[in-house]
Amino acid sequence: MIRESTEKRQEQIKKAVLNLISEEGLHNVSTRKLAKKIGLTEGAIFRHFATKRDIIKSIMDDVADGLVGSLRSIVLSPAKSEEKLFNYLCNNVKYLKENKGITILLFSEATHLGDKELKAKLNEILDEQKQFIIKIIKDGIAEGVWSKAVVPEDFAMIYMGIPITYNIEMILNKSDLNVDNFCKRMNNLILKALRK
Amino acid sequence: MIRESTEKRQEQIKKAVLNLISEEGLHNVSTRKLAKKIGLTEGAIFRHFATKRDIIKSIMDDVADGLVGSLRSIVLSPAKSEEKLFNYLCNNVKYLKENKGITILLFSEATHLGDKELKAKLNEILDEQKQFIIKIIKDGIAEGVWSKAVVPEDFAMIYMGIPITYNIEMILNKSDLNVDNFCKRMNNLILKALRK
DNA sequence: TATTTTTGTAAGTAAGTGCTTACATAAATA
DNA sequence: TATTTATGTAAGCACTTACTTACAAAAATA
Repeated sequence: MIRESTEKRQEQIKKAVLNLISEEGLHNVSTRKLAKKIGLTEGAIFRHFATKRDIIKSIMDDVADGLVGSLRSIVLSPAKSEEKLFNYLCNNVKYLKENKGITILLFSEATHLGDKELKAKLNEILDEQKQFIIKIIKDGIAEGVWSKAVVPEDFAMIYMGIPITYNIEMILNKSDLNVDNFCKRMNNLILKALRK
Repeated sequence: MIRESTEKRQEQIKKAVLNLISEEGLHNVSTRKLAKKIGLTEGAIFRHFATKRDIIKSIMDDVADGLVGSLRSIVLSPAKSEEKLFNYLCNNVKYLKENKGITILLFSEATHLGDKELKAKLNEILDEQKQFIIKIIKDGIAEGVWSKAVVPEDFAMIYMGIPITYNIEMILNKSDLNVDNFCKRMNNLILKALRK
């Protein structure tokens, strides 16, 4: 009977959620299977999280801190606009690759429309990302790098779809797409839409 | 006690699945709630479909016939490449708008990785769509309308993300995006990436 | 009209769900 | 060392799940 701190167990539990999703699908994420995967009893799970929903919420908070945080630092970096746009995409895609289960989890929970708090949290995460992209584009246009005819909001929408598309390809594991190669190709194409 | 044909009941059941998803979320789609929604008992549901999985599969078949079929006819139409591309996008987006629950259902079921048949079916649907787009682009390049520098496969990937992005915006009902307006804006932007 | 077929109900099943309770014991603290 | 606190277990709670069974009755067919 090995005992660990609540902090450590919480990390284990959240990791197990994402692993279970990407390995066996969302419908296999039950507190029972979660406990088994870690090597604990169900009671122990509820020692470290009050409810299952709290586990999901905590994972969402991690995304907001981890992914959104690193994207923010890219936006605020002193790099050129073109470079920022590329780094942003790569960073986003890499995060989704390293945290396979996250997309499914986020959108599935969002469709539990009853839970307005989780839905608001997801909205916040997506909206912040969109605003980052809009800022990069606006800066680029102001610097004279990109065409004034581009509507930053529209571009942001298309851009946001790229990591999601990548994720879908991954889920259906058609091919284990190389991240760097994927980013380069997508970036190369999308840059053309910004040309003067 | 009103009696209806199996055909009619099957349609009702499938419609109820999509309605339940878009109104109350995927986790509310149980055979019990399905029956209640239609005004039947659970036993009656299983009179018309052998298993719940069969309901999902039948919906997927409908998508393959309905959406993919109409997209095919656009690709094979005698219109100009630019026009085809626009019609394709609009058609796709409209279908998702009119069948709100479908995206969630498809991808959620795809994550039930155990079910290889359903996963294969989804793969087939997505792959066929992608091939359609690739064909439109290749034709356009061959006709000399678009740049030879464009990689059709890469363009198809970005393009496929647009309807999905639209759907996500809808699910999170940020705003009830006008379809025609949305299509025009997205098409306008994406066309720039194809310019010579 | 008599019989068969189709569509329905009511009441169950076993298995799974999130979560709780009563109790044990390792580790930290006094 | 004695006591408290944190982390664990085993068993069971009420409820939901997909699905079944035994039976009724409407509709189609003979």
